[in-house]
Amino acid sequence: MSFSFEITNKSSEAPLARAGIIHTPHGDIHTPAFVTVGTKATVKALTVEQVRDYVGAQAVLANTYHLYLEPGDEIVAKHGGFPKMMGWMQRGETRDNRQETTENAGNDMCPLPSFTDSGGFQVFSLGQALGHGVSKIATSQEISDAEAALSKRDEEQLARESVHEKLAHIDEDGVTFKSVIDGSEHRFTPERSMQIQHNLGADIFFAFDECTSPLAPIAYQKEAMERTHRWAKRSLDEHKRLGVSSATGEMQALFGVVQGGAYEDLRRESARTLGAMDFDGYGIGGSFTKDDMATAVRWVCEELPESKPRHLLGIGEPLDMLLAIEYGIDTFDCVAPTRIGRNGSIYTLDGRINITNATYKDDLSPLSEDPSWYTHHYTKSYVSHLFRADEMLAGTLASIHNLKFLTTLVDDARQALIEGRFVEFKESFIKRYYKK
RNA sequence: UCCGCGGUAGCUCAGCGGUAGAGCAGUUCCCUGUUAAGGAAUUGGUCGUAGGUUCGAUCCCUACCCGCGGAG
Repeated sequence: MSFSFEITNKSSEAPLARAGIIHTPHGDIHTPAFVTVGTKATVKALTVEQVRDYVGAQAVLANTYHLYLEPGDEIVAKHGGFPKMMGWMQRGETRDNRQETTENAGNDMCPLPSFTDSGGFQVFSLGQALGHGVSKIATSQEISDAEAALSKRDEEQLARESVHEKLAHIDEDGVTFKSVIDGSEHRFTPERSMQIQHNLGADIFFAFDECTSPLAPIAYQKEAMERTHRWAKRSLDEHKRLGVSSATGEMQALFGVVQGGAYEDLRRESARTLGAMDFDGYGIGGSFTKDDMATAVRWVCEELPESKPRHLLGIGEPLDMLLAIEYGIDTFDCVAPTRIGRNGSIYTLDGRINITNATYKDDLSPLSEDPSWYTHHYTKSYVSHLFRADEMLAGTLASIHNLKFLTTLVDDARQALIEGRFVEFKESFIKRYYKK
């Protein structure tokens, strides 16, 4: 079965919102859907059975840069792609109940839907962001402060900034990365990213782009966006030249990545430019303002072709997701649930809590309210203890809970959308979660 | 019983004639296409007890108490 997307329901309440099904060679993704991040072909701290059965994840997204560095995309290709390598399989085909020799391990298993990111985010995270504590989301205050600082920037300031050695350097043709493992240099171009992602074998993969800093000046946002558009064309051409995946022998779906930062004219231009290209779907990447990300999402979705799926890259804050669904987003991925989970933060319907707070030391209420969730059977007190005792299970249980929370949130939003009560669902969730 | 060493934050320790610090723990916050089991802030102490010397003692002196080691 090849790749396709069908919209099954459109919302009468929200003109851009839709529910649908992404058909991949390895199964369907019911959208809107939250995609679990497994950067190095592992969802940190979790087994694939936990991801599939306890979280109920529909798809996993891995990373090109990280898998290229280790174990290397050639080795991943030998496994038949990263989903097979990590055992991201349909039920009944997991490692523990297969009866095979090690000789053909994985060869007759059917993986579940998968994505790879192109390495475009590392252009930012190992470049501008490195050592500055900048995220791709900034408040409008931070953005205007950065603009003000730009006009009175002197040489001393520039020297101070350059103290942080970047691990990514951009030019027109591509990006030179330094390995985060051993410092060795590696060259990424759109073509190279496509070749690697063909070896990684995901059902859906992304064009090589440049994720810009939200604090970069508008002139640079425009320059980077236009370069990303040229890279998008090169990505598409290389994908067509390569044909089927070298790992799976199957056709992969390529998504272009919309850029343009927080600026309406750039966002719309980027969506129109890429929308006119022959991509299978679109990622919406780059930086956003924290105060009003949804508006930027709306600009983009108003311009993109309606019939193709839209993935909002790296967004997972509950409010952001609900508004993005309202404005036409189909899929999300985000590291937040696993990362904040490993660091002791837990989503609840009443907002985020830090489970290590003293108040939870003797709180015997369940970690998860819903009795059907795996993590219902652990008390907050116990999980708090696991964190204090620095036990590995703490990160595992918190990750399962947080992933289940966000996956359920998006699943419930989908159901509400199908049943024509999306706005009510969204507002009631927000009212309780954010106390607004 | 004698000799030696040591008693400083909850713990392990630094310091030194001008009334105190570190790491960890504690408390709290942060994390949005993972360089992240990561990062940041912050609360704790009449420096074993009682005297003495000194303008001034956690620091020097004396006694006592407690711990460790050695001798007998």
